[in-house]
Amino acid sequence: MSLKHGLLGLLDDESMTGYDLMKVFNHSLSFFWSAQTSQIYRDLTNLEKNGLLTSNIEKQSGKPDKKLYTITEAGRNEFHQWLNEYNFTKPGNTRDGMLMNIFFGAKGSKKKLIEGLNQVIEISKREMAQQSRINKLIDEYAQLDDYSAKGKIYWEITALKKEIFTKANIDWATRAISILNGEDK
Amino acid sequence: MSLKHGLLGLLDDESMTGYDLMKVFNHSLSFFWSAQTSQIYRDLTNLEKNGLLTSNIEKQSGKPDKKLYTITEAGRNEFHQWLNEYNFTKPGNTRDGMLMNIFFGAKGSKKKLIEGLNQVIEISKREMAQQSRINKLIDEYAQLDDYSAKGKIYWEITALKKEIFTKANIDWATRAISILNGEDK
DNA sequence: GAATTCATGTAACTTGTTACATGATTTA
DNA sequence: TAAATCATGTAACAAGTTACATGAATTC
Repeated sequence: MSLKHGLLGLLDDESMTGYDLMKVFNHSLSFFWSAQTSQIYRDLTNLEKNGLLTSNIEKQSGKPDKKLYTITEAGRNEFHQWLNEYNFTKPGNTRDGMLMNIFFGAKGSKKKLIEGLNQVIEISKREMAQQSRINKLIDEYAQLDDYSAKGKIYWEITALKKEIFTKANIDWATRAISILNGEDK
Repeated sequence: MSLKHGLLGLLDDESMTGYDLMKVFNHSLSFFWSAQTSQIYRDLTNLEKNGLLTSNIEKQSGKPDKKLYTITEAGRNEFHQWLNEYNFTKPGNTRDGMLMNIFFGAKGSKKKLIEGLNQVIEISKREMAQQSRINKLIDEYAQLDDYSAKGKIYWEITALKKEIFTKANIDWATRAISILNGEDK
């Protein structure tokens, strides 16, 4: 499972609190992985229980105490095993609620469906507009240190997938609308 | 949630057993929704408990008894509400284990990653080759009756998404490999 | 004065996965 | 004679969602 390995991977670079990790997930990684705080805190607790992390509490004045998590040797081993033995061939998440809905389209309203697809296009175009900002961020981040410089191409590849798939989504929704309007071919 | 609504939608046309429904999911709908038998049987039990389905048992000689599920009026209402009020704007499943892995690529083996991406390309190309067969099936199915004829364009749209996204996957993996090989621009 | 940020979670629930169990019939 | 198909599930677990709770500090 990937959330736990994501947490380990981030903690491999520096110790962080659950709150820090939540911010990384919800700001930087959100386009390929989302996670609620409740899940992150629970998984951190379990990872510590299993000896993959340790924690120690830092007192702060005025603010709540911080619980800093640090990866253990066992945690690094687990992470690297996942990293190197990841199976690219097994089919991923095949669950698309929108397609489930469209599959039954003949039982519903064509007008509403076209509206929905137009919303999809709008949202996707807004996402496309963000893309150059993301690439700029990656460039900036890559100048921080040596590891980040190495990471750059990998982050570019993840960002590229988002870009290509967002574009594909626009193409699909556009063609879907013209099929529904009987304009296709 | 979509599995339950998928079950209701299928049962809207004809009464079926859990086994029948499982086959539909694992043969026809598997490219946008997968489901284990254990989950299907559990959900059917819950749907019946909530009055959205009823069941009656048909004795068979030699074979195990059949438990035929039939949709109720409440079930049809629930289904149609989901069908018409589906929210196209809320972001779907943003969980891509492969991207999680690649995000940490600098910590791993570039050679293995390229191998993995080549496997992705291979699998996707095999899927592309299946596409014309799927479209033929849709054509055939559309000639069965009036409802199926109406359904045709909706099924085409779902199949089209698979086609476009599989192609996008090949594009992405190909470009990712050339980025990793330092051949990109 | 209101909203956001910082920082921690707990509880209850739903959804999805893995492994197991039964047993006859048909097909290769 | 071995494997696949028909047909039913149960049990235990892992992962994800929703709602709630606390309380000071900072920013608008």
